[in-house]
Amino acid sequence: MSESGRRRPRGPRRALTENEILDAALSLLDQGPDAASVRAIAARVGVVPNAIYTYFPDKAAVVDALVERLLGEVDHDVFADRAQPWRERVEALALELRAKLSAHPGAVSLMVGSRMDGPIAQALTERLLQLLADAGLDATDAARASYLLFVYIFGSLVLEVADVQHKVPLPAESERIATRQLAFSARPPEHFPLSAAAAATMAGYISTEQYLWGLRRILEGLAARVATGRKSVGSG
Amino acid sequence: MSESGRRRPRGPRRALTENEILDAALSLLDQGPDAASVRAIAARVGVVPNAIYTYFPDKAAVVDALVERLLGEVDHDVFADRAQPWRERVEALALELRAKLSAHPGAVSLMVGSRMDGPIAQALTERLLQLLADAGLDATDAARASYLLFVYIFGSLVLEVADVQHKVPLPAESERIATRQLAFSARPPEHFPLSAAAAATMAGYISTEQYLWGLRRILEGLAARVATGRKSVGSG
DNA sequence: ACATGATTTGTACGCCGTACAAAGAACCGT
DNA sequence: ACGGTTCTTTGTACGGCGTACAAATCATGT
Repeated sequence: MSESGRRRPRGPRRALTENEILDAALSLLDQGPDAASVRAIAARVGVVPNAIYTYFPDKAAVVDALVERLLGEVDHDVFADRAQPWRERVEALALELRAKLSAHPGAVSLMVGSRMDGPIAQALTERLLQLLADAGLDATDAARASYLLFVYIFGSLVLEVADVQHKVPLPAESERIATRQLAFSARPPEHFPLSAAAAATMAGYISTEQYLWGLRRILEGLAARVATGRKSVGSG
Repeated sequence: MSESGRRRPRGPRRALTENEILDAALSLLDQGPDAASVRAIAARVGVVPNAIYTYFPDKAAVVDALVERLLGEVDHDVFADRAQPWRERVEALALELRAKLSAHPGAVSLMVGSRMDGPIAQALTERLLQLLADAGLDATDAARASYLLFVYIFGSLVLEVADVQHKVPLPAESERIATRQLAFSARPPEHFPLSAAAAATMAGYISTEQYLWGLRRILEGLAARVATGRKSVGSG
């Protein structure tokens, strides 16, 4: 509506769109977190580096837009059904976020230090708050819980991509677990008996199974908050 | 012991020690996450940049050593007392880690993407596993729980330093909360009613209070695991 | 005394983000 | 039709980065 309303500005037609730039950045990111330099992006879309600065004020803006775009790919339907139990809805959201974001490990690295407060991120927050309100949490607890979940989901992702560091493409989960198993076994058992004994479990740190295990402990802790009500539990 | 055993190598006496380099890096980091360049570190300790590479193979090694050093500053005594309730011990550990690490926000940024698997990190893991075993968790659950706690603690720190981004020195907690309050209030309430209503709570996201609230929910979830035992709860 | 081997330095390469001015292209009023 | 205006794109350049390489320096073992 406002699109068709304003007429074309004076200068020459723009050679690109913001989206083409983000496309280029995203595909470059899949070959390493540092691969998405302004110069590389520009080369990919066929312009000289400075041309990018007509579309974005600086590189940080490109990153911010990219993060928004990735968050925009999250399918809200998977957790929108209010007839479902709230825990399953949170699990669905957590899995969806992990699936969409860990598909681009390099982008996750960029998210660290990005503000993540664009409109899409806000909308996602709002949805999560709604979900937690549905669960029976009061407004304060819902806000606190949403941040807790955000920390868990985001923290898991960051540690996951840190684990594979620059290696691309992302190895299969089974392969990563095997690699970690080797690393943990190399620890001296005389100094770290518990670590050695738990090696098999710890090797599975980076796994969907562990991700869900931790999430379920959190949901358990939140459920206690729902059942008994805020006032009667004194630890907040 | 092995120190006095080996004699001095041939060349000239080294002008610095690894620790001096790390000192320089750490103090530089306190004026921004990108301030600790190899060149800046070298200038700080009074050598030409390349000299650093006699002490560390590359910059990543400097970062790894720095992370180890920071983790080494964690006071194990605050959670070592096995007579204390295990939850309080975990809280003490979490607070100690947060205190020691958020004292150097720039360093936290560097930790992202570092392996954090040096001997000191391993020792810390071992201690945490011991703590969770004391709590009554079996070996598998203890391993899983330790990673869950690690994700939470580390994720909180990462988001905390991302919030203040480059601003140094770190503003006081109350000041940061006030700033966030303003930002949240600016969100359009017609689109995000729950966010708007929860603005006050959400402004306190980055706070010791929120940090402990989330931690306590996690501990609550873990406690259920202790009380009923692993076999009788089916969600693992 | 001299050869040996580690340390430090000088210089250089190829990246990075981006500032600045000039050139080119599409629109406007005349 | 045309010159002026305004926007985009380009060329060039700066200061920074990590670090590779060879030369110089220096304390040691022989």
